[in-house]
Amino acid sequence: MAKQHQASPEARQGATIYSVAEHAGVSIATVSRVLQGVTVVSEPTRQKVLAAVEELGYVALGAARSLAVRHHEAHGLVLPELSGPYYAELLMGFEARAAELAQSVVLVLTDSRTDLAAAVRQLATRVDAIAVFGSAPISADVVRLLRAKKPVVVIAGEPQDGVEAVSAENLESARELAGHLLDHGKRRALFVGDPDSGPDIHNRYAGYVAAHRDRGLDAAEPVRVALREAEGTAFAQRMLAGAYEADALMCANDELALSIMATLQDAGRDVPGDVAVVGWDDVMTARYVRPGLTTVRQPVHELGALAADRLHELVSGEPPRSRAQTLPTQLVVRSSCGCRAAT
Amino acid sequence: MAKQHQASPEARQGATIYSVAEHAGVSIATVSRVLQGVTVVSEPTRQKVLAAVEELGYVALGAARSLAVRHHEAHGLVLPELSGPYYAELLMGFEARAAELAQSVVLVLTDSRTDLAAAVRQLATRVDAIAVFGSAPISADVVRLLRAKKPVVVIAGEPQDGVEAVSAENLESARELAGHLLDHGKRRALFVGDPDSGPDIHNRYAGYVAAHRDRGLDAAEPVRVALREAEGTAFAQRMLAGAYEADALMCANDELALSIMATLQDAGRDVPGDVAVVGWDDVMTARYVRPGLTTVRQPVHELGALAADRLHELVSGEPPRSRAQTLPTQLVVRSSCGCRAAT
DNA sequence: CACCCACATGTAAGCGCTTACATTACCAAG
DNA sequence: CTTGGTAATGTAAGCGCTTACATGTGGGTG
Repeated sequence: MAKQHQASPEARQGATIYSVAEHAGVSIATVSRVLQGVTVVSEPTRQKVLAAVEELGYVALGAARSLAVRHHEAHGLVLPELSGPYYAELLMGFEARAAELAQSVVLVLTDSRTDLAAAVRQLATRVDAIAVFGSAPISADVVRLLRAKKPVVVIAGEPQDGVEAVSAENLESARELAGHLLDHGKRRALFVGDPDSGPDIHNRYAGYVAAHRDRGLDAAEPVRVALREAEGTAFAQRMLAGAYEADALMCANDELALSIMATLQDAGRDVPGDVAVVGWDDVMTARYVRPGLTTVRQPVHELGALAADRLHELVSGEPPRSRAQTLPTQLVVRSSCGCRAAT
Repeated sequence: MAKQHQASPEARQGATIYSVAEHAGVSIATVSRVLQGVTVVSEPTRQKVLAAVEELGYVALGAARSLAVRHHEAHGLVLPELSGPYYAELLMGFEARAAELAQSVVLVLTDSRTDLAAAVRQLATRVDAIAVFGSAPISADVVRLLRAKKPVVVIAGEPQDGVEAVSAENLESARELAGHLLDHGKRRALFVGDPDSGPDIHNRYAGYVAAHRDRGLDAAEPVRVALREAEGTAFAQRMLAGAYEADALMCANDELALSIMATLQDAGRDVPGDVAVVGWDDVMTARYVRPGLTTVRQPVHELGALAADRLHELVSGEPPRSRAQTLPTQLVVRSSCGCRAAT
């Protein structure tokens, strides 16, 4: 076999463990041992090998190692997209933790794909485990992956049979936030956002309903709009045109809240006087607008880290947990709710 | 060799091309051909194979393919971090284009690493080529990678010998923006941000200087602060304390501009009356604050896509371009500069 | 001084794919 | 009925690593 490896070490991508071994006058096993640093190698030999590596500019071929050790040493992460701070922060948390665990991260963004199923299948091919954001439209494929025995964890999604879930708390914080609005005397509070766009939004609406029930009030039906800036603007315009009557808007996320608030203000409405507006996520903009946006901060970074963690443990053979892990969130009161807070 | 592959197909991760072949009653070559879809296979055989794949839940082992075809079919991307829309957008552009080119993307965030050099070396092990953001502190290693013959492109950095560069235009737009400020009659304009934090910032300052020279004015020394929110706040406070006198602030990016503007306004200063503030990047917040922030929009998404593109072509054997490719930027005039624009 | 044991290193068998080349089956032409 | 060509499939040689096992080398012991 060795014959093939005696090709010129100068060739593009040419240095292999064979050329390094030859150059250092040792066997490939020794080179591998030096590079992995797991078995002891005598210091002189070590130095010879390191010198040869340096000299030849040797870069190991990860695929060969993966094949031999039967691990990719990589985690996959499937996210819808990265606009807005939420997913970006999640990714940062995931990447940081994965780095600590010596795992590479392979990223797939679903919004840029035409054939999502193929993309996920392809991803499964090169990672040991996959974290999928809950609202990504791929449940069927996740199941297929499962069958094919790759550990999967769902972030902010519903735990399924054999699929772990990690998420941030939604229901109680939403109940608290909605209660806060009601305690400001608001009686025509509307929930803006589609509860069906994911289990997290679903729970936020559930919290909104619960807060009403707590006070013996009736909760209105949600205004089902997508969680995007443009949709917020459109909704606000419909509201200005008289389509909705409300003295408070509990928006499913900050993006929605901010665009609605801006549109309302531009039309001369007083926020929070005429109508209070609150959001969810605590994006950077939330503290720059006037009035400051009351919202809920999620431990997004930690959520990403947790996902990476769980993936790693599943890969290490730990059994999946049947219950979802939930991280606590935090109500951030500024003044768009009607409070006279500092900001 | 085949002996080893006859292990139970039920085993975790167990299905291999061997078990599929056996199950379908064909050779592994045929399975491979069906899966790659490159050579013709008779329809009945094809169906048998596909059925076996489905039945066994076969997921190919990417590493084995990579080893055989001698390509990782993956691009690496090295970014500082992802807070703020800039890097996130860049990443989205990169990922989208990479997806079109059927390349996976492996992400490395430098801010989360303690040993960057190791991280990059490790990355080189599993991708065909690497795009590095210019300000990432790794020039020495990039060079080493080069020696090891992995194509590298630098994003928003200086082109080096054998390393391609792609970036957005900075100098001319900065000259235009600074000129705009001066044409508003501002005569004590300060550049806030450290020109040494990267070639792009360097060029923005150069444009600022050029605009002054164009009008026969003297440009002030830059106020060297890092491009982060906290630094902006700190600077604004020093300014309020009288450490600086200025009627216009040209900030190196929006994050800086926004935090400065907010701090100044909270202290009762009129923007742009007392002092005009402009930024760079056109982040989402820029259009929500009042006055709307005048800034410069970069084609960040396209920049990411371009990097992915170039990487792919370099991998395909195209020779590196010696000149950097530069994408045009666009001045976005709102009202923080002194204009009475709509927003 | 023979013997046993660490210790350092080498040998070689895979890991699961792709693909060049060989083989087979079948049919048309001579 | 041979011959040659083509289409479909099989055979087997790698791809570059890791690692179990084998081998060699020097001391301590008894």
